[in-house]
Amino acid sequence: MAEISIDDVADAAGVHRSTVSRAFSRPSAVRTATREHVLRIAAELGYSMNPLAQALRRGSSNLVPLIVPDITNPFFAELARTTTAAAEAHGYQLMLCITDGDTGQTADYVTSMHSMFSPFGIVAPSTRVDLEALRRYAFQNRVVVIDRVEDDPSVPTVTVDSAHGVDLAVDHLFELGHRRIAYAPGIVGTYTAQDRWDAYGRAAERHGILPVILEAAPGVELGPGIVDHLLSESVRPSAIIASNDLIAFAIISELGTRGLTVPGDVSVIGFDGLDLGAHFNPRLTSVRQPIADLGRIAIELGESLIAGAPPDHVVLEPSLLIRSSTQKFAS
Amino acid sequence: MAEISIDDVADAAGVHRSTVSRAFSRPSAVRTATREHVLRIAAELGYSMNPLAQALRRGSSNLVPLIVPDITNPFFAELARTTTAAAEAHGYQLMLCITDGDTGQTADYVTSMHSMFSPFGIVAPSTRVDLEALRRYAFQNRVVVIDRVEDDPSVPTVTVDSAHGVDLAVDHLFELGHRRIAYAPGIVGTYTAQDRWDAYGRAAERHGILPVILEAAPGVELGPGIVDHLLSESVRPSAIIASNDLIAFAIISELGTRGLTVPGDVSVIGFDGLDLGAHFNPRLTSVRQPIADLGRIAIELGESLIAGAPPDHVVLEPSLLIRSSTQKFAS
DNA sequence: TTGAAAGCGTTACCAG
DNA sequence: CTGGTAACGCTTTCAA
Repeated sequence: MAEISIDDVADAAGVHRSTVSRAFSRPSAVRTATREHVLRIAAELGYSMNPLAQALRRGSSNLVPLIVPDITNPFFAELARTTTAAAEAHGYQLMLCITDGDTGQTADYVTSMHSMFSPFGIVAPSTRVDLEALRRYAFQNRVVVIDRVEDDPSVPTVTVDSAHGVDLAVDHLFELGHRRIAYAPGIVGTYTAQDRWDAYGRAAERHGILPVILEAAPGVELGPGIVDHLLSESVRPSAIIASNDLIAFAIISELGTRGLTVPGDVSVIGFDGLDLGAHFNPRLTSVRQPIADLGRIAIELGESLIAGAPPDHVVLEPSLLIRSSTQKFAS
Repeated sequence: MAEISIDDVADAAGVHRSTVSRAFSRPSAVRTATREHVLRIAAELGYSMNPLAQALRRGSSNLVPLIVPDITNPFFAELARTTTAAAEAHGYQLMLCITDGDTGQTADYVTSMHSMFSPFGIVAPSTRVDLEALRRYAFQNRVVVIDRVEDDPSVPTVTVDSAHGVDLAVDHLFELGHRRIAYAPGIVGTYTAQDRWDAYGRAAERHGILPVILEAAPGVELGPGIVDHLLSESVRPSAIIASNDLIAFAIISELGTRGLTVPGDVSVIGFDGLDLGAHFNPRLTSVRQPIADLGRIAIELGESLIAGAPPDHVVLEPSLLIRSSTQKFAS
């Protein structure tokens, strides 16, 4: 049951430690015959290198942390899935870290990066994340930020053009004849949320329609709160843009309990384009984020970061996923 | 930018490495004055122990892998969240590993446990997981299995009494007057799925009703497939028990596109009791699994495993979450 | 191409 | 209670 170490393999193969090490880590530096012999013995013994010892000695590992606030949100779950796949394809082992929206935790994870000898880390935005702290603690600034507008050009980012996404949504509803189009920001605090909000304002202005912001009263659940607000409007909006799919679900569900149907009475459009939305009732129209690209590019940005390239800022385009929760405005 | 090591602290504090080490790891073994001095210096230098080096030397770490097939399934997402919390409360750092249902990956993660010097690991069932392999590779069998009936009594398990859950569902529907109650197994292959299926058969027999199994034709999507099957029944069932919430969502959505309403035309009950179901339309009635308990107990089982206690097999009871997707049968 | 030796950051044992 | 020393499993000079 004792673990086999590099020395066991060396002994069994009749070579020195260093040769075994090279056979694995720099195969070209060892004679073919020796290498094959060593590798065969190693396989027989069921040996594989210990990544921790390796990391310790080399001063670098292949452990890449992905720090997300809430894995329970399908957006982040999907992000985790695709990023894991991308990481593996590049030879990294992704470590998923869940902060539950706690800025302190985020900072902890970032600081622990260097003790894990991580080559770089990926942070997806927490609502309240304090980027100043993040940067201060960041290991050599080797952090890639996902889906978060960044002021500091020194940290590489991949984001989705939220403003364009909102435009897509507003245009879609406008073309359907809606003129009273409300926006439900949900939980605010992230930069993207602010972005979307701003973009909504501009889009409303551009179309010459009155902006209506649907916020839940403090302390009340999002779904009911937003719908309360909606019903309190003197002229009830005929369409709502939710700042993400989960909020759209909550709104539609609450609308249902108040006897309002979607899209009959109100059109609702989400933001994220989750697969789940296709199984919602009605099937949710949504602004789709290219989540897989987000993950893949984050990994690529990390790689160029360690290669010493200047930090990039990639902006991805969202697209409109028209399903069944929006329809023509019928007065 | 050079990393501070234990020696830097030792030098700065005018003591030896070993004293610093003890100040952190076995505080009682060092004089109070010395300890406080060392700790203060360490804090000033922003020093903290390197967990990798620690693990290497000690031969054990606090890294606990949680191996799940699909983080995109809210059940596993929720499990990950609660298990992370439980792990942290016990001083462990959870490493979330996503296998995408790949048995090979599962085995890889389990084997890599010992190179991470993990005290134990937690595996949530993959559909096709080959437990024989798992056990062979398992590091000293220090693996806890979640929500999976296990034949081998040597591996500790926490499971939910699926059979009882199904009984709850069938009883509920029966009491509502339904006599033709179908079961949609969804993707089969897990032990729990089999368990639920069997329990459905027994419950049907107990109530003297005819079992109807709604399977999707091979190659067709689950929702449409199941509904196709439903509609092909000569006497259409008035209620469906889905083997999990996601499948229930898909069924309800598909029912809607075929012009059938839930619960008006068909009552549907899910299995998992996800929060998401509360925001579905209609709000999903479901058999609730105590997910947080699952995670917490998995950690506890791991701890008793390393304490050398005999492997336990904890069975948790599900409960019925009555929401709005089921109603009285009206012929 | 291979071997020898030193060292990554820590801990455990043994002296004092 | 504290210091010294060896060791965890590996990599990387440097010689041979």
